[in-house]
This record gives sequence, C-alpha cells and structure tokens, in this order.
Amino acid sequence: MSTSRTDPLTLEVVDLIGTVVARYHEEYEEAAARYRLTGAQARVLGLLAMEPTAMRRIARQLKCEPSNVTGIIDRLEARGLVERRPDPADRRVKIAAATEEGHRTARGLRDALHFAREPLAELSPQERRTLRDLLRRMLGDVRVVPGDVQADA
Amino acid sequence: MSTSRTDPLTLEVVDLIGTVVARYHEEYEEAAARYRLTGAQARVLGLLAMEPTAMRRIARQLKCEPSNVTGIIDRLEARGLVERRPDPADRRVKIAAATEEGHRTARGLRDALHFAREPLAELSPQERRTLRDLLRRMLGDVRVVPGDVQADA
DNA sequence: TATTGTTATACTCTATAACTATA
DNA sequence: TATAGTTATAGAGTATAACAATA
Repeated sequence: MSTSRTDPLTLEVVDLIGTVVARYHEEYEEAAARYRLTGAQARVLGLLAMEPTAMRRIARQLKCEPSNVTGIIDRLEARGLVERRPDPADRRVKIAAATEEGHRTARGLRDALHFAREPLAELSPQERRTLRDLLRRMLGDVRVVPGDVQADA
Repeated sequence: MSTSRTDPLTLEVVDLIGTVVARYHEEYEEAAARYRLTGAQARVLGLLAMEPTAMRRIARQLKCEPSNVTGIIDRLEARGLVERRPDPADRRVKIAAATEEGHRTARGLRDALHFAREPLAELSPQERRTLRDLLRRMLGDVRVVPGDVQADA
C-alpha cells in the first residue's frame, strides 16, 4: 500500500498540511497568550464555554489523565474564569463551568483566531466547497459532529 | 473584512482543518512515543537527521529559548541518538548532529507517520493537485521551501 | 467492589536571568 | 562589548500511583 510515499505531489501536499498545522498552532498559542492563558487552559475554557463538563469528561476530550485536569481547572478557577459545581445526580462528580467572565474570554479568544478567517477569505465559496469535500474524504468522512458523545472511553 | 466568519461553509472548513490538526498531532505524538521520545525530542531529532545544526538555530526553528535546547539535546545525547560537535569556525558554537542510531530512529519515526500517506491515498492524483493548489493559496503561496534560511532572528 | 476527583511525585518543556568562554 | 551555550530557577503540562468520598 501507499506507493505514493515518495511521490513528489503527495510529499508537497503533506508538507503543506504540515505548514497549516504549524500556523494553526502558532495562532492558537498567540491568541491564548493574549489572554495570559496557556494552550491547555484556552482549550479547556473553549470546551466549557460550549457546555459545562465533568472533570472526567474533560480529561477524555483532552486525551490526558484525569489528575491533570485538577490543576488546569484550579488555575482557571483561581482567575475567576471557571467554577466547579456539584452534580445533583452523583455526588462524586464535579462539573466545571465557565463563569460570565469565562464566557467573555472564550468569545474574545475565538475572535482572535485569525487563522479561521483570513486565509480562507482568499478562497471563493466554490473553492471552499471543494476544499471541504477534499478534507472530508481525506478524514474518512466519518466525522462525529460536535458533542463527542463519549465515543472514547 | 471577513464577513465569512459566521458563514456555515467557512465554519465547517475551519472545523475540518481543526480535525486535521488534531489528528496530525495525535499521530505525531504516538509515533514519537513508540520510540520513547517526547514530541520536542522527535522534532529535534527530525531536524538533525536532515542537517547538523547549531544550538542557537535549533532554538529558532523550535521557536523556543536557547536555554531549553540544552536539555533536549542532553537527553537525546544521553540516549546516543545525537552528539555535540565543535564548530571549527567559531569555538563558541556547538553543532548537534544525529548519530547513526539517531538516523535510524529518525527514519523509523518518519515511516511511522501514517497520516502523511493513508488519508491522502484516498484522493486521486487530480484531487491531490487540487488540494495542493487550494492549500497553497490559503497559505499565501509565499512558502519558503525547506532550509528556513534563518528567515527569523 | 468500582468509580470520581484529588493528592503526591517525578519528568519534560517552557521562559527568565545570570554566568562562562569565546569573539 | 556582544554572542553562543550553559546553568539555575520557577511555572505548567504530563503520567503513575495511592487515597477519600461516593456509588
């Protein structure tokens, strides 16, 4: 399989994707830094701005150990961006939720992500559709949309 | 500028790119872990497998402070994957280079990166060309190819 | 017993500042 | 004096193991 590994065209596309990945991260870290957040903190805040989430579930979404989430939430909570709430249904679980200020920060963070807009603005709607379709096929198309549905675990 | 920010098509493309970025990183970390390397170590080893490089330059390419490179190279050197050589031209600089085993590891690492091949294999040559052109335009086309030419500093 | 979140510990990456040896 | 690499230090993310509270 994959006779294409050394094919120049494939290599160039791979290289371009690498560039996209690199630029995406630069911009993400930059935007986070503007709010004095680390990448991990910004990522978690973004999650919580979508939906209050139990610690365990945050760990799954971050693909890290639950013990790490404690510290990240601690730091966000110390800055008033997040709060821990008890789960009425199960007294073992704690649900982390963005505060009002947390939501404001998450909004600002999202707006600061130039990458999401500027480069794509170069492309016409038709071209964006083409890009979308190619990316979909590249990713196998089996994209579970938002909620993540704990397809992990 | 950017009236497209809330346009569903653009949002979907942005989301797809986010998925590409996430998958790319997962695979990278996974491949590195298979060789008991951290992401940073794998990245540096990859660099050095291309070309022996002075400490300062490694820092620029990693976009981190030079002091951090010392530790990363220390750990790679302790495992026999990298060695430090003096620069005949300037006795202040040290040049890090991959050892034979370092080159072998870098090769294995590269081969382990399925992402580079599998997903692209789904696309026909014509589609890959289209994807290449779209990505090029998206990235502004001003891509300085490999060598990095210390376009930073 | 099993699970949730936490604590304790250790390692790596990161930035900052001060140091050394060259230049 | 300026630069290359290092050391020292501190903060953050990470994994592992052990623990309390709850299920």
